[in-house]
Amino acid sequence: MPMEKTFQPQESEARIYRDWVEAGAFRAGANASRDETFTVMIPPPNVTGALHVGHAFNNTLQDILVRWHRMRGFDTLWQPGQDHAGIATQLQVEKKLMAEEGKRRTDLTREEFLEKVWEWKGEFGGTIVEQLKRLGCSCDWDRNAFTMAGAPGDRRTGHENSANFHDAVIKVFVDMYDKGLIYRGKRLVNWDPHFETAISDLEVENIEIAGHMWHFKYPLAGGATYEYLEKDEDGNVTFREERDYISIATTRPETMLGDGAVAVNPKDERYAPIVGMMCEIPVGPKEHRRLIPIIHDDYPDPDFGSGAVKITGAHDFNDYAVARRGKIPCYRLMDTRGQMRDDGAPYAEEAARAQAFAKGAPFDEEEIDAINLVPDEYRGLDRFEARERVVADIDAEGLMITVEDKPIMQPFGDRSKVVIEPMLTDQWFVDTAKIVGPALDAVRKGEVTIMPESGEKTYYHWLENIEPWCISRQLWWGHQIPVWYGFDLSAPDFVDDEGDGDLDMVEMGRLLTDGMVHLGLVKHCAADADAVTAAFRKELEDTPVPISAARIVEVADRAEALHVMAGSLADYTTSGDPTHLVYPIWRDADVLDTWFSSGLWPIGTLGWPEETPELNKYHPTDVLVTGFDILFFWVARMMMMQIAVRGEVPFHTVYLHQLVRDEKGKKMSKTTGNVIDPLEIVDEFGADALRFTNAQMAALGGVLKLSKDKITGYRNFGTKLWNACRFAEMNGVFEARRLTINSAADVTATRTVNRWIIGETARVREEVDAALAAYRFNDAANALYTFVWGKVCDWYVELSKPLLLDGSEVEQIETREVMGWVLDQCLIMLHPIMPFITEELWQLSHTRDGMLVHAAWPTYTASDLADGASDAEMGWTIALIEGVRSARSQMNVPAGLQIPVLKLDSDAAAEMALENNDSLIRKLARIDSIKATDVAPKGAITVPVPGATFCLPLADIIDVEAEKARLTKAIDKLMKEIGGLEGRLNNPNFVASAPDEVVEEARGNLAARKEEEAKLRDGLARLAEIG
RNA sequence: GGGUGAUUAGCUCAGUGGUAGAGCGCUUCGUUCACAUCGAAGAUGUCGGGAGUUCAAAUCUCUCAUCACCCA
Repeated sequence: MPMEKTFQPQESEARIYRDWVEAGAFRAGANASRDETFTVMIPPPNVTGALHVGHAFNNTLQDILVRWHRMRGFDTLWQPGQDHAGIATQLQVEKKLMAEEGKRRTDLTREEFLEKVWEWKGEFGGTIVEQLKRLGCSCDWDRNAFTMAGAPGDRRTGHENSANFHDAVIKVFVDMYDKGLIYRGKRLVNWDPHFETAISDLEVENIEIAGHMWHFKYPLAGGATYEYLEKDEDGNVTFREERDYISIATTRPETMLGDGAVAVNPKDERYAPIVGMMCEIPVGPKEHRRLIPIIHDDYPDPDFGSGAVKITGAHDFNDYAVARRGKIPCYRLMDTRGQMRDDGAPYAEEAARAQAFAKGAPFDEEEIDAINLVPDEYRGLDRFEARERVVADIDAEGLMITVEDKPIMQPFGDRSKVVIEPMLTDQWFVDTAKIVGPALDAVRKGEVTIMPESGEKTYYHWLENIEPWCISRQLWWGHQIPVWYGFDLSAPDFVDDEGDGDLDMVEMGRLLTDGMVHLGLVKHCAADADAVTAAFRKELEDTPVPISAARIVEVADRAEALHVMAGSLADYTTSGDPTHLVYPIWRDADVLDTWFSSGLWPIGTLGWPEETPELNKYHPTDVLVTGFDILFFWVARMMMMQIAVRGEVPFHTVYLHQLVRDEKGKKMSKTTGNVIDPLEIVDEFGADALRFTNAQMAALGGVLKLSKDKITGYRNFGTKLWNACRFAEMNGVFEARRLTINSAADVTATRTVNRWIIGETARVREEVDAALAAYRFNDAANALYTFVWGKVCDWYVELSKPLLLDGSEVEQIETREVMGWVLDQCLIMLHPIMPFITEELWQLSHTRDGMLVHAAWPTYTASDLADGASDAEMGWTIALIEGVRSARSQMNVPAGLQIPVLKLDSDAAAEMALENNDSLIRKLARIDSIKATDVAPKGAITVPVPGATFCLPLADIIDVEAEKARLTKAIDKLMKEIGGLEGRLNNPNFVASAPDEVVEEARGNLAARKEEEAKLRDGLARLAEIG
């Protein structure tokens, strides 16, 4: 059955992909013929995700590498999987719950909600997997992994064979906790008031919005005054004023309530007189105004605003750093929803406590955090409403200096779209400073290469200034932190008066009445409830009888624990039965940041902590292909964690790429409406066109701009290849014997054109391998494009026509065989980039033993297969054909007209080339005869080639002036080149200093240009004869 | 403000010291039996400006300008 005119991706791709999967073509180790492994870990897409152009790009590159290595016989694994995307998934399920049942998450128990999440995962979590398959990704899908695999409630749908990630994550947490690498602490984090959780920097988008900068007066305490001076560069006083205040600028006036100090730069002379004095926060009840110190710190920029900065350590990252340096208390003003706090004692009382600290009373973090400095009238207000009230109140009092309209950068939650609040909260942290060293060294020593190189600089810069990593999230969906809390019964409130190791009823009673609510906490970290119970049991051994024998029970939270313990103690005081005593413990409610689990991706997917055969075989992996934007969030963390946990780097190469943008270089976004859906592209143009475009864009470090024009172009390239095969089919190539050509001895072809294309194929093989080995996907794609279209389709197919159609039987057989071989090589080398069309052509074009996906990648070299004489002869032949075509076209010789050609002179090589390729030249240049002559006819068109001169005797139909102009133009161009070459060669320094081959090349070029110039001048002279 | 990178044909971009390239677009011609998702031919450049190193600079150094991204 004759081939269709074009490849039909819509009807073929699904079938071809199914065949690959059914044959197990993508399984780890499939087609392996050597011991070396090649492993790629997919950057796990979000389980809620849908394929976007970035995924398509990223996975195309991985698939190219994987398919290339698999064809070369490496033991290859491309490990797929998804991450559980805590906040995104929880949001999806919450939306669904609201839409379908009208319920909020909190209307359900945590267990009930998680059941809904697992249900959702089973139903929708496979979306992106199916989309990656449409792209042709050759992942080992049987191994599909999931970062929540093995967690409570896992139904194992979509990740049936995934390693137990939950166990791995918990084990790492416990190990790191035991090693002191993880701690709980109060630090400033990005807080999302909508989701009421900490979020990572990655989930924050800084957007410039129209804002305001308010300038307020903070009056000096006790009505003190000072002389405020401003000076110019020369020290001349330009402004002088007696002031009883310091001017403070802020974009967020509501945070003033939590100010702990005012800071000025030590170099700022204007405020030197008042440093050490106190000033008043101009808001809140007049009689309870708080006073805060004016301090020195390097942070304030004297040239920005007034030069004085209010320090609100609990609500600003810069202020927090200043507060830590200056031991300034950080007062938290808001609750988890971003509303002004409504807890604690009345303002007057709280302000008084704070005032004591400002005057130097000792304090600890917990005490400070308990203080609510929001004045009574602002309590419970939304933060933005509070801002308006604060501004209005200060203005009313006459303490507002001015307000300017100003664009300000504001952080927004990428999913919640609400303003992110820096918030001082209790969170879990990885002490990154302790594990960052080896991750830095691995790159410094070259054990891990980051491409492009600029990525290494960024990596160093970030890791050398690394901050503690906040790993807790206040969510339900995720790995729950394996830490349990209990009351600290060794605390001072819980004393045994007699010291007899026994609690009497009086002591018990005291505990019940006032001791318990103030009890501190102890905590233990362990992989499971049994281990943690044992840890608490050990702790209880030191407490007085009968508490030391209490039964340990797990409860939901601290409140329930209080209740249970109080009940148990009350029971004991009446019954005196010690067996009724219980010691409640409760688990930390937070879950781990999704990145904590994806940080274990390389070993977790391979079965760690078990020493599986896969782990030993495929780890460390080879290449990580990922976006620049997650170098810190993921790559660096994988480095730190794999090294910390297993003592191995996770990969030897990191290939970083940019964001895929639209054709104008803009980020794609739904609001801009410039989003290109890769699946629509696949539907319209086929996966291969998108993949080739991706490869062609992938210059190292390059900006990625995707346009439909480009994709169309590469779809056309596929069609071109298709039609070259169709031509082959029509000429008996499909039925011809398939050659095996690996070495010079295998080249039995005798015709120049066949010998030439074999050498060209070897050249491009080397080029493609070198490009892919250097991760220069664009070079590989361009080399193949130029070869397949420019050499094979434009020249070889055309040049083969005279042989296939009119040649001798020997010539026909030889040409069919060589063409079959060349096309096979094209299919093999294009397969990693364009797997579908090449596999289809592979199956159509010959009876094969196996599929192309497992075909052997060639290893021949140009030095094996190329033949210098054939190359030279074909080069000459092509030059002649082009020369004649160009002359014809420029002289407006009708395209269909067969014309005679005269040979004026020729050397031996040219003579032989002409003889060997006579029929090809005549066909392709539309020549009816080539005859030798001594004297050119007047007015003939001159066509110079190396070693020979031809002319077209067309005096009757050409425009003499046009031919003169053509020759003159060509001569001018040559003269320019000759001038440059002579200039260099006449410079003794050039000849002396430049490498010999460069000098030789220049000499050769000069000779060739001069020869051509002479021929053109002869032609011009002949024209002059006829005027 | 700090960092990183970019500036090459009308457009999008390759090009790590040795004669400036590709694709798209444009102009002219062409439906000869693989392909009009095609073929043939052609036009288009002070390689952002300036200075330096070198026999030789788009490429290395410095500087200025403009732009982009990341971090504050």
